[in-house]
Amino acid sequence: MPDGARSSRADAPLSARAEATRQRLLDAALVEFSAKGLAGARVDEIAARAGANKRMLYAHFGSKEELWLTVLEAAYAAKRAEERDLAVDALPPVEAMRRLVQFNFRYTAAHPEFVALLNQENLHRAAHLKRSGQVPAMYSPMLEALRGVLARGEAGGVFRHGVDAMQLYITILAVGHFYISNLHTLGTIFGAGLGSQAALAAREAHAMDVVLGYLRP
Amino acid sequence: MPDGARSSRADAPLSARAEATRQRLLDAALVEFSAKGLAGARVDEIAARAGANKRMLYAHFGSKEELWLTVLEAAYAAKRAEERDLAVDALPPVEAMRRLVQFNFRYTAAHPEFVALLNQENLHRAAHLKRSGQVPAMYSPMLEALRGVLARGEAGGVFRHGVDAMQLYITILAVGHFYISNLHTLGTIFGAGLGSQAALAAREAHAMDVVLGYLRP
DNA sequence: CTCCCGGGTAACTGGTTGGTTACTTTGCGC
DNA sequence: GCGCAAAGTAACCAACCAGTTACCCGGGAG
Repeated sequence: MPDGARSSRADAPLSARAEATRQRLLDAALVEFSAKGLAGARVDEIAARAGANKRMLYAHFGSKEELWLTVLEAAYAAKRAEERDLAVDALPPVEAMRRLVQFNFRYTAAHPEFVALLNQENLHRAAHLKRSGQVPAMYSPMLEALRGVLARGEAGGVFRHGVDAMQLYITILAVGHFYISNLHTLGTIFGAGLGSQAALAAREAHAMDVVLGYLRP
Repeated sequence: MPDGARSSRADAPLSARAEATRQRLLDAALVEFSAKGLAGARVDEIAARAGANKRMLYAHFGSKEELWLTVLEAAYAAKRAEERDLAVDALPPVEAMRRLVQFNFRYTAAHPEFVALLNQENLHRAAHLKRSGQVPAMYSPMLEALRGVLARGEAGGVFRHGVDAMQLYITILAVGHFYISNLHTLGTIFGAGLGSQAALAAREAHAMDVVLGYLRP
C-alpha cells in the first residue's frame, strides 16, 4: 500500500523542512479552494502556488478531498481559537453582547475565505466535515459565552425572556455571513461599494442595532 | 461561425418541441448546477437528465457558462415574480412586515436550489450576473414594498425611527438564507433535524421575533 | 568520506470533459 | 406524399486533471 498521509510511521515527528512545505501547501490550498471551490480548484495550481510539487501534496495529504478536509479543519480551529480569547464574563450583559456581535462581524469580514469554505462545504452537504474527528467535537466557545450572557441579561432584566440561545447564535452569524458571502450579488442590486470600510462599518452598526433592539425586554 | 445560442436568425419563434427540449434542459441544469455548482456540474449529465443530447444543449445555450447564466436569470425572475404578488400595501404595518418576513423565509426554505445558485455565483464574484442584461435591472418588488411598510410604520409610531431599508432588507434575507444555506454545517454542531418541519417553523418564528422586536420604537 | 533515506522533481497515464462534426430522423408547408 | 429545414443522434477530439511512477539530491549519522 502507498504511504498515504503519513511520511513513515504513524505521526512521525516530521522534520522542520517537511513541516514548512506542509504549511505552504495548506496556505496555498486555502487560497485556491476559497477562490474556486473544491471542484474548481486545481491540484497542480495548489502545488505550484506553494512552490512545491504535486508529489509532496499527495505525500502529505493523500488526496484532494483529504486536503480539503484538513484546510477546513484548520479554518474552524482558527476561528474557535480566537473565540476562546473573548472575555465577556466580567462585562455587563449589554456590553458583553456587543462584544460578541462585534467579534463575529469583524472576524467574518476579515476572513471571507472561511465564508467561502463553509458555503462550499454546505454544497457538499457537509460530507467531509461529518467525517472529521475534530470539528464535530469542537464546541463553539462563542456559543457557550452567548448562553451565559443571555442568562445574566435575562436575570438582570436587561434582556427579554425566552430567547433561544441557538437561534440567536445562528442569527448573529447570519447577519454577518450573508452580507460577506453575498457581497457581489447584492452589489448588482445596490451598486458596488458594499465592501468599503464605510459600508462594512454601517453593516456592523446595523447588526448591532438588530440584535440589541431585539433583545430589549 | 457556429449558430451559437440562436437556432436560425435572431429570436426565431422556436417550435413547440424545441421549446420543450429547451425547458427540460433548463430544469435539468438547475438540478445539476444547484447540487454540484458550476465547476462540479457535468454537461453530459445535464443533457442526459433532460433526456436530450449535448448537441442540443450547445445549440440552445452556446456554452456551459451561458447556460449557467440563463438558469440564474430564470431563478431570479421566478422569485421576483412571486414577490410581485405580495400585497402588503393595504395591511397595517406590523401585519405587512410579518408577511414580508414570512414570505421570504418560506420562499428560501422551499427553494434551496436558489440559495445554492446564489452562493456559487458569489464564489465567482457575480461575474456572470454582472454580464446579465436582465438581472441588474430587475428591481426587487419586496425591497420596494419594504420601503413603503417601513415608512408607514415609522409615521404611525409603531416602528422605530431611522431604520435603513436596505440594511433591513439584507437582514431579512440573511436570517433565512444563512439557515438554509448552512443547514449541513450547522447540523454538525447542533445535531441533525434542523431541516425538519418543526425546526423550520421554530426558525421562522425566531426570524419574525427578531425583525419585529428590533423594529419596536 | 560515504552510505542512506527523507524530501524533492519531472515525466507519464488513464479516464474525463467541454465542445464539435458528420450524419439521421421528424414534422410542417405545399 | 414530398421536399426540406429544424431537431436530434452518436462518434469523435484535444485539452485537462487527479493521481502515480521512476528517478535525483542533499545532509546527517557512523
